[in-house]
Amino acid sequence: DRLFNTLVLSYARAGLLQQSLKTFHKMKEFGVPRSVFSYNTVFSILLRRGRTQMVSKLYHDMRLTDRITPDVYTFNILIRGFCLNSMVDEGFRFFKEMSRFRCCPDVVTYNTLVDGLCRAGKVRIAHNLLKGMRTKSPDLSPNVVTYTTLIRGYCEKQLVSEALDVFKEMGSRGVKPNPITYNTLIQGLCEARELDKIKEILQGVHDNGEFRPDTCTFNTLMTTHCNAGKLDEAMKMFDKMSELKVEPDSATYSILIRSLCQEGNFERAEELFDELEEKKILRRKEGCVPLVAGYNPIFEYLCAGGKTVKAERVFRQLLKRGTQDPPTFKTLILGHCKEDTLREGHEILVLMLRRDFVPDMETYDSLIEGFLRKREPGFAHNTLEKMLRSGHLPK
RNA sequence: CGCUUCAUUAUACUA
Repeated sequence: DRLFNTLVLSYARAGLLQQSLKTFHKMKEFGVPRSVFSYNTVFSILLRRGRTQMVSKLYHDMRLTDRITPDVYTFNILIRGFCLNSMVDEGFRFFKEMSRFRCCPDVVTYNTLVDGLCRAGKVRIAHNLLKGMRTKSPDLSPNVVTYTTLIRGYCEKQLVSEALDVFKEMGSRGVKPNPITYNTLIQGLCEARELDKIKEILQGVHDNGEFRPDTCTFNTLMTTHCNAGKLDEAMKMFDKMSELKVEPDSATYSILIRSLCQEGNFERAEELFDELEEKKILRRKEGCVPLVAGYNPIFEYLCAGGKTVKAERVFRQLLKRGTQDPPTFKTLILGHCKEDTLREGHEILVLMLRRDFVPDMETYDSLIEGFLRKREPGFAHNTLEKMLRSGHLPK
């Protein structure tokens, strides 16, 4: 059971959803009964991809076919999943259903609901829910996550002073803010253009050593500067990071590279891109999960300028850990076509198909035309067949 | 008991 769960999860994390589901369905064939764990795992995977209808179906299978009793985890996963897919009411339905299974909501349950309400823009209701938590039981007292969630809720509604009130309130109730709380607040203040307030707060916590700006803090501030067209300020912050020995991560580089590309400073962008590869930033486990799409501008520049090989090196690093983005595959494939390195392009096509992405007509056309031009009818034919399987009709 | 669940920063899509 455990082996299967790990497998199911790893496939999903690698972006191979079909493989992951296949594994889940094969459990029975191997004589391994599905457990709450396996259902929970698969629910969480599907909901992350927005497959709510499939989850509802499986939930029935779970109860009626396999006769498995859901646990708190199950409900937390379901509530979160439906809330995130803008079905907050459905989330509350599951919340009410918990009692039928003698299942007690925990802090995570409430936090999830608070989050769902905030994302739906119902901050006041969320705030009331938080107040209600205190009266229920000591185990259900709002914790740092609850408060941070609410702070973000207020910030998103541009209600900065309410956010600051919540921040003060948590302090007075003895809940210590953590780095995420500070970063949330800073993000909110950035959006409200209250940069002075940020300085004030950072100064205050710096003096008593409660919070040191981390990678995320810098990324937030650099993004704000970039969006305000102050790339030079952002670059200064980047220098300051190394001064303070705060490690940059993938987000740091994609922010700067992107802005440099937008300004047309491709040389500097490429330098940072090289640094990204040299420092093996993308191989590190710590830091954020790299976002492939964040590098699209530089990929486009490189692939248009005969440097597809360099782009592909980084792209392959990103494939291992990053979240996937179909258009990036296309950029690389077209780059290879342009450089007549068609087999490499074809390899990327295969990678794409393995991830269930559907290449578009233009992608197929360029490859097939390229193969014909280079007198490789075998490959051309092979690619054509893939195209038909993708549901494209040849012109 | 372990594997599954909650809050912060970077992309595009969508609006």
